[in-house]
Amino acid sequence: MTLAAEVRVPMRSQRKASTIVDVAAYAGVSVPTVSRVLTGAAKVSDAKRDAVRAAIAALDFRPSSAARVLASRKAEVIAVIAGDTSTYGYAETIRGIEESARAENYTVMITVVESTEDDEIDRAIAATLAQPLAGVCVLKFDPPGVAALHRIPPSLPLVALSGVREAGLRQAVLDESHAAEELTDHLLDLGHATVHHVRIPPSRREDGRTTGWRRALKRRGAAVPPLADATWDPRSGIEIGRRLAEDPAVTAIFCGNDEIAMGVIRGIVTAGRSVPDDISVAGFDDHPLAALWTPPLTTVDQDFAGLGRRGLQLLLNEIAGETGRRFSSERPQLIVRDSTAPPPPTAEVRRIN
Amino acid sequence: MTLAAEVRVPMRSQRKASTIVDVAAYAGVSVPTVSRVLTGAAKVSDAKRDAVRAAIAALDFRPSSAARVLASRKAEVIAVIAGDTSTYGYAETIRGIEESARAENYTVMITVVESTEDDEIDRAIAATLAQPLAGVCVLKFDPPGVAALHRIPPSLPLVALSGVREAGLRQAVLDESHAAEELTDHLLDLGHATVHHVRIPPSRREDGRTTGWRRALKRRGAAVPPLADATWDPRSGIEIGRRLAEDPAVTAIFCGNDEIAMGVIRGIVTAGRSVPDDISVAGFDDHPLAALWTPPLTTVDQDFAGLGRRGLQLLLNEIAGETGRRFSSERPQLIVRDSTAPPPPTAEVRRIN
DNA sequence: GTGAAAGCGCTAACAC
DNA sequence: GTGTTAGCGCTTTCAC
Repeated sequence: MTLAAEVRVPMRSQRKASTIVDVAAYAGVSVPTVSRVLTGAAKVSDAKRDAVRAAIAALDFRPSSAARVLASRKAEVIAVIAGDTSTYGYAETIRGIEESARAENYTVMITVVESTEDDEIDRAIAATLAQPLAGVCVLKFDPPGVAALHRIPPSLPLVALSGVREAGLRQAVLDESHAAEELTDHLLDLGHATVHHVRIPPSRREDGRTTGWRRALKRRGAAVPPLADATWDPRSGIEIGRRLAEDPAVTAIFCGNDEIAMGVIRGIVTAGRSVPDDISVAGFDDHPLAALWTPPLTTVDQDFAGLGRRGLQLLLNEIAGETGRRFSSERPQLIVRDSTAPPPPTAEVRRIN
Repeated sequence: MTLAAEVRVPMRSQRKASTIVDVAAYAGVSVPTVSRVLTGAAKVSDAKRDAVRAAIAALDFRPSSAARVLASRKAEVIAVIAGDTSTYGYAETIRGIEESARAENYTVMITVVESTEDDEIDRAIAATLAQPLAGVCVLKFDPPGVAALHRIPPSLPLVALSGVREAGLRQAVLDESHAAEELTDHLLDLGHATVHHVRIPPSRREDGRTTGWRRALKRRGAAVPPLADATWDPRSGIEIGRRLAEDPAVTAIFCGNDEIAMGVIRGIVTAGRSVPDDISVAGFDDHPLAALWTPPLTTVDQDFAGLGRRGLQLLLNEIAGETGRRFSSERPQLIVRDSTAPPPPTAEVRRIN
């Protein structure tokens, strides 16, 4: 293997690339005939097809896609615009998009937008939009994503992926608010007087997770405690957990995602209290490490890769000019593990008083 | 926001994209002049430049990169070939690549290879290689990555990113073997008779992490216990941890990455033993959750994003035809937390016997 | 500084 | 089936 690499490297960037003209000459056919065997657009006699194939192999010919795209006015690239690429939900969604794009012979191009300023967004996506694109997927999980959505030229097929529905847009979503409601109900059913909520950075005024939580609380007539705001960094949960652990009224906490929940639990444990004996904590997303956590996390399974796949399908529909569905929603699944339990007796007594 | 989307959508796919000819006509200049303000290749009078800019804005003109690439024979897309995109190390590396590519006005294209079969690899990367590429980054972390490396046409600028050095290749690496050696030494220094190793799927015959571990053990005259093999799924560590916990001779375990370490710890705890009181466990990578784990994980900080940045820089050098460095290495940093401690007294006694 | 002319490497439309 | 003829939308000489 090492040897092969050593042999190979000196050859790099050497031989001038051959063109379709060279291939045609070598095979003794016309240029369009070569093009025909390349694209399979029209029938070619067996003899000529074989000659062309041989010429292609002999000359190590690889067609220039620039020329190809220019001449055929057909692109096979899907651009993905996202505010992040390495956090679990983002990475999984992108994986889903890439996976199904590859199956359909599309290639995926990734661009990260970090700002919500139009100028900066335009600069970030300019190089991408200059490509001959078949369509664009925007991950509308966060403010930069939302902002980017409105900078995509109307001439491009577009699909938005996110947890919150937005009217008039081709969109694939995860029905987070209902799942959050179900999770909050689970905590309430356990006997907790109310459920505190640690929010992830919201993409709009209010997230689906927060909305569902609030809805469940109101429906059940429970008090709606003040929100705590975390960042995307799991460590931001530690301080919040420590603070909440000091308040004896807090017996149940619903965190906007599993990483934050892990930070919050860490903070609670650091403060000398126990999960779930003193305080129940639930997350959201079913991060791959959620089941391994101590204690294993009660959470909601979000199929991000599936979200990506569904979104790409919607986009492909639009590209194909089909009038099919413009919207695809899926209900995440509640997963009850060990981090949630009934409130401690002392808390029950306190509640009764 | 919702309103804006509703207004916007009906306009989608309408207006035909304008070309450089339209811009030239609108601005009252020649086509080459428009090209000059686009590329900045030659001086243009202020008046004409402003007129062209105004025309570009008015017509919402975005140059076709296909035509641009074809005419200039210069590409601005970097392809990244990887065996995975969502696992921590991969995602972070890709983030580093994307980040610095964007800073240099390159766009990043991602392709996942899942097989080590030449045919399947060729099929997976065909769509990508058909694009007009400036260069290719291969994440050589795993067997598919290694295999893909040898399917990239020699005419393309190439850089490999990985933990293991390979001669003759333009490459950015993390010096994992020395870091692994340091980590093993740390465990030995704590008083453990030897250190067990749970290996991640190796990209070649032997990984840098495994090599460093073995080297430290031999240098210190410690026994080299049999390897345990984990998969990339953290859950694969659970069973391994449970099994290792049953062997009283096991007092220290070095796991190939943090996720596996988390699984192994879970298995040990499930088996009723304690970390680090009974058994010390160390990971590798400094995963964002490693510090939050119970107990916080001793590990090695790997700067994956930095690896991506360094790799891209190397690639850019090659694209620019510079004869600069072909190799970039960085030493990861040992981070001692609470999951490693001296062996329990019983084990010491056992060792003395 | 600026424009006219000539391609870049391919596919599409049309004959034969 | 196959070749001939025209572009695709830009950048690049090369005059002026």
